[in-house]
Amino acid sequence: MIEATLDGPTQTLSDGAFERIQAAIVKGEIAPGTRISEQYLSTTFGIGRGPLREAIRRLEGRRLVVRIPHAGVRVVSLDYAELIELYHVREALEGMACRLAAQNMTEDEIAALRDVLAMHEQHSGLKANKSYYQQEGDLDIHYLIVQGSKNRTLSHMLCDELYQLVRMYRYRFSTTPKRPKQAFAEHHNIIQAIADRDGELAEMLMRRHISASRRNIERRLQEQGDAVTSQGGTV
Amino acid sequence: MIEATLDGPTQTLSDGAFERIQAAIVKGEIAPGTRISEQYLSTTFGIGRGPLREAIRRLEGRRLVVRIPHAGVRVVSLDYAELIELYHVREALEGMACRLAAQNMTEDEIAALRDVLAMHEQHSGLKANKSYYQQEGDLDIHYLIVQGSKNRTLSHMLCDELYQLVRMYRYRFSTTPKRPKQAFAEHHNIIQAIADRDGELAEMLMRRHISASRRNIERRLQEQGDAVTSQGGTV
DNA sequence: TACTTATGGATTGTTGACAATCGTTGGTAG
DNA sequence: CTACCAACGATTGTCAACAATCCATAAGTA
Repeated sequence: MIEATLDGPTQTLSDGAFERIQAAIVKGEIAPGTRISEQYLSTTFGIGRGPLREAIRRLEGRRLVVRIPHAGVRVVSLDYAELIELYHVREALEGMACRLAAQNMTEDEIAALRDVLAMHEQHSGLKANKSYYQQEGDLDIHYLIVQGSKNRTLSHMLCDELYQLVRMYRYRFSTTPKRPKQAFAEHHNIIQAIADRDGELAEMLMRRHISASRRNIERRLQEQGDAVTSQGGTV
Repeated sequence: MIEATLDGPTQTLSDGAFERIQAAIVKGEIAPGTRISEQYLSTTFGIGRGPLREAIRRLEGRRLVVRIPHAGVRVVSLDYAELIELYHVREALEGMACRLAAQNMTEDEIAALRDVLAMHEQHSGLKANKSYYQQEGDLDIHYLIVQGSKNRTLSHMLCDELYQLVRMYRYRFSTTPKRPKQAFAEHHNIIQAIADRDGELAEMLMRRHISASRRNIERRLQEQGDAVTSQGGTV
């Protein structure tokens, strides 16, 4: 299930394991709620338990795994409420990021932002509903904006911590009918506000954008039951 | 410098060391920028390097230490810009916390909030300018509000991650003349807005409160030079 | 004198073995 | 048949020794 390749010039075994496991969790290769034994990971990666445990402690810090002393660690499993919580935090953080981006992005960076949006428009035109809003590509714009805020603390909290959790549960709420087109329009307006250096407006638009996204998920989850989590086995 | 007592029924040595070192850093017992050797901590605490390294990896995740592979870890040392960054993030996060608190706090919790404020008023009356705004006590109100948001993700990011860094650098900008009285009034209005269940207003007031606090620091740092950091020795 | 290059020391990275703890299974008494 | 208790197995927590890496010092050469 997990490839055993700690590829390339990975600084230290612990760092390599950290990245590898994180990727596996975020991609869903290890289902939420599954218990992961040190033995298993140790033999899978072919490294000792020492570096492995260090990696796990870092994952614990990022809330990707939950640890119970003397009883092992499980991949985190968010319930409905916690998933919604994530979007409230995103709203606050990305709103601020947008405000700062309008203030701090260079013209070149804004141009790059427009390019990505145009690319998404084409891509979205081809595949209609699907794949634009949910796939890696979607977050690209958000990534660029956060990066443009020039606030490293903000970038870390968003890109390194929050987005991982968001991605974990992203694939489950694929496309609601016309949300992609909507989202595209919203992205367009946000970028325009940034280009106009109107931080206040940019923040407001971004907050509405994410708020809409949240309500969208709330609606869908209300319909199709509650089962967000899949408490599960051991690996 | 660091007491060697890992007190009480601490679940695991690693957890104990984590808390102990974190406290030492936040309190300033270990100056920012100092390099900390595993050997030193290991003998100081009387624990092996294994659990110690796990603790360090967690501290790394919280950005309290910075690690360079094969070269050791240093206590983080924020420069001027990064310190300001912290306050921008606080503004966004605590603003949202306030909005949610107005929505989710119970009447009892709001009453408790008022009690703390009243207590601060007395205390502030006695010692005039000093000690109210900078000491532990100040953050109490913020803590309670964040807690009242009932958003665990938010609480974690604020209380467990951000506040530690804020506290590290808090003592340096002791009291500016009449800021405490100002801060007290702001706290009062914020709590009133929460009691009125006016989330929008509560958020705005909190954002202005933190924004004012930030500008206050900016002003003082502009005056008294730039030296926020004290790149330093080894322990 | 200035620059490069070995070499020694110290520190971090990693491993495998040992100890402590927990969950479970099997047995026994009520 | 159920409930409680004890011993076993498995997994996590911890330690001490070994290997790899970096930094500083000092020697050697242009």
